[in-house]
Amino acid sequence: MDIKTTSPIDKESILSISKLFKVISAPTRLSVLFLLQKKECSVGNIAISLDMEQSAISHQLKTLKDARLVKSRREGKSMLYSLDDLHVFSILEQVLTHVSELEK
Amino acid sequence: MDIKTTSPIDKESILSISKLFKVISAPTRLSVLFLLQKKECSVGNIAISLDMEQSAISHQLKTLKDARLVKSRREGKSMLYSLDDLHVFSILEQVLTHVSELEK
DNA sequence: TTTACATATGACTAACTAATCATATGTTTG
DNA sequence: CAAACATATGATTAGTTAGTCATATGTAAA
Repeated sequence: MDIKTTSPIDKESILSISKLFKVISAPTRLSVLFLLQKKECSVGNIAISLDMEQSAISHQLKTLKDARLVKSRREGKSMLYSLDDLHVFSILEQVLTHVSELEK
Repeated sequence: MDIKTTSPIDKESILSISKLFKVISAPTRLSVLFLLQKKECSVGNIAISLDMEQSAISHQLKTLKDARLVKSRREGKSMLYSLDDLHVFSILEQVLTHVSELEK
């Protein structure tokens, strides 16, 4: 049996996981996710909370939305964003626990 | 109360999490981790299994080792690598489940 | 101690990414 | 409708990164 055929997981799955981790590995996007954990929030408010430009936040929200990690709804002039994937968030919390234990 | 002070999580933690996710978001490194889940493995064998250059694998193993995700021991001329952080691997498996369910 | 084998390392480069800037699109109010 | 507000988008750019190549280091066998 060729050693190559013993690969424990297919390339597609690797790429899917990679894609997801890449999305949640950017500090700005992580901050947005943790912020949205507390409450639904408008683009402008996220920008203020994170002390970043509106445009930067909007770009990152698009990435998060494409990955189906957040969803949005319009309310008047604002767009309100909220978490759309609680499972991923539970993973985030797990990692947070993991990381904070390593720092001890 | 200033909205900025309500940030749900400190910058340091964000950066730690970000760092960890970055390490496990590269397809090659993910493949290595899944490969090592099965068994301890030499650099050369990993390279063959993943059909990549020895040097590329060695570089990525260094990254994984710096992040304390793998460890190594020498056996004769070979260096044998194995997982050093089973918690992170359980997270990986969780994400794999998540991803494969999304694909349904 | 030469030689071959196994891995690590440093320099380099192509590809990618996050933020910025300018501006367009969409929504409400006067 | 015009003006103000809120968000989205496209182009650009500085910074990062994964892989390659050449070579150095470490180990064992002849």
